[in-house]
Amino acid sequence: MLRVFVEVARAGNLVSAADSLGRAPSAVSMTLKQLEAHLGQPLFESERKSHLTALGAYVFEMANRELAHFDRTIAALTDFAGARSGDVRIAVVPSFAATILPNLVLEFTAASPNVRLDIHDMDSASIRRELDRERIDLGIVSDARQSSDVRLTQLASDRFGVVMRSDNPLAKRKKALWQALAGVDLIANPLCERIDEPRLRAALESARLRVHNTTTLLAMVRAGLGVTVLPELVCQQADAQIAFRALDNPAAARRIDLISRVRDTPSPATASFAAFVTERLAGREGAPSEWFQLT
Amino acid sequence: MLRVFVEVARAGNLVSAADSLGRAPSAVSMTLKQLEAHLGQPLFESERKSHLTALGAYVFEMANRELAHFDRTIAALTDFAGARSGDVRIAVVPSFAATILPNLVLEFTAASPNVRLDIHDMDSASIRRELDRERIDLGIVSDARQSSDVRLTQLASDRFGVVMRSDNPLAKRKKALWQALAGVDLIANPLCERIDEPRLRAALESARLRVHNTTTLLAMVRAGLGVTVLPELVCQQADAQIAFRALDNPAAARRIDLISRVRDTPSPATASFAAFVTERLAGREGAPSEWFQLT
DNA sequence: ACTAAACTTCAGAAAATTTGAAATGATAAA
DNA sequence: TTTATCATTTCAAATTTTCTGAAGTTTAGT
Repeated sequence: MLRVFVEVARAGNLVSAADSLGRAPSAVSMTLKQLEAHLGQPLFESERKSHLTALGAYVFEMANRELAHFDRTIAALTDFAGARSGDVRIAVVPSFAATILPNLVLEFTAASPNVRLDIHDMDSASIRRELDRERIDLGIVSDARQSSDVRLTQLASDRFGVVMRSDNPLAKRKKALWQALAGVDLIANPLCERIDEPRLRAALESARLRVHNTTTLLAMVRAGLGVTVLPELVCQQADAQIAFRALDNPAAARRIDLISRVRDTPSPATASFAAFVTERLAGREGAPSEWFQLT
Repeated sequence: MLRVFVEVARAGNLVSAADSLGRAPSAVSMTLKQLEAHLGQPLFESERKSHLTALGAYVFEMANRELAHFDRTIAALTDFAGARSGDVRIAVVPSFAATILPNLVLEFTAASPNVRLDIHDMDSASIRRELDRERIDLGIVSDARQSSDVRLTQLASDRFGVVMRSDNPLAKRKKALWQALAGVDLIANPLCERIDEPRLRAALESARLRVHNTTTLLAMVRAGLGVTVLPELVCQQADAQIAFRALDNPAAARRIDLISRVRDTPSPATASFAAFVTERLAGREGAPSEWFQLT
């Protein structure tokens, strides 16, 4: 009704208003009459629909404002529903956040400029906890445990390898051998301790140094205190002084997974980002069955 | 659609929402389905309509805001149309503004607290000009001239009478006689010069003082410089030192008229105030035909 | 697994909107 | 003033939309 009135008032006559509304003039005339009946007062001075009454001018102004407001609201709803706007809260494991994520985010935000991504760095356990508390919508974690209230999608396999200073003799070979670990100073770290491989186990037994923090760990390696075993992504943050050689036969890897709550439907923007990340990374590396299983 | 959705979301189930909407559950179900089809995403987590999806929560918030905004707009429109709100710009001749108008305004604003009255004092000629320029909606003037583009309603007849100091011997009588004007010092003024009565004409001929401003004029009378002839309303602003005695046989009066533009429909609030003033003052004094005609 | 309640689906009914034709009214030209 | 033209309204029929009640599904609770 307001839309019809506004169009007639703008056009100044009923016929061209009817035309641009895609209705017959009689339909427009009737709608207008109905509106006047609701208000109990005429909206136009004469039967020829130029010149508004004082009431008409007031309604014109208010209706214009209202229609614009309404259209903005509907646009916001459809944008949100179509994943063209909205907020996505994501927590990501630092190695992934520093290496693979930036390019993904760059590409995603270019395609969806009105979706806001809220990205936090934290360790896998914290991510899992934040997800349960509904403080984030998505998590990217390593070695997630299957659970009934979490949806889990593998994004990548992150191969373990030996990390050494570039001038180490082992760096001359393209691949590292498990047995080579027996003859070096191995620095233990929590990430590699989950690998169930006898030769690594034995080497870790005799390790004299154990470092938790990755930056410190790499600094130790850089200082020539020994070598360590880490997933590839973790080392990609390091400089040229550090060399990584993948362990093979059998290969070992940790999984990088995207996790979300199964309990509630994600917002369209969240679903869109999840789908984007999954699609972008699916099948980029070998299937998990090829790899050595972690405990 | 939004209204139906909001009601279901608020109620938490479809049946009671349908009840409070006055619709059958099937109608509500279908409308909801339609909205979800428009958005392309579900609004509720499960078929049982508790728990909203992220999209549902967003739509609920936006729809609530939008509906409230819409309802406010519609209320503003119907209030304006029903003369319960709006602005009325009125210009009034000073004597009327100071005497009769205040009580009218008091009563009107009590009944229509959201109508804003914009009242200006000015002389009749200015009022007429302001009305033509659409700077005011209504005017209350004295002795308005009939005109094709002005609607004119008589509000009152304002009787002329002799104005004197209370201790003047003429004040002892209830009425003043035209012939009494011959034997006094008469102060001329523009208002009384429009009266076409021979005895007044003669008295004005021999007047030695002529004063335009009413306040000054009354000060002269108070000082005992003479008497004058004025409409009753003009004197009502004066104190007890001033006495007014109506001239009779024939009586003389000026008309007080409400004027408005015939060209355009007044706003409902303007029409309401005009009707109120007219109704309140209609027939309060003798018909104009009884009175002496002014030139 | 069963029951009861909530919701959906469907076809027909009701309500609303829209249309085209004819009538009315207003404006401009003769 | 009359006439012609164009805009608007009115009206009944047609169309579209919305609603209802009955029957069928699904879900949650026992």
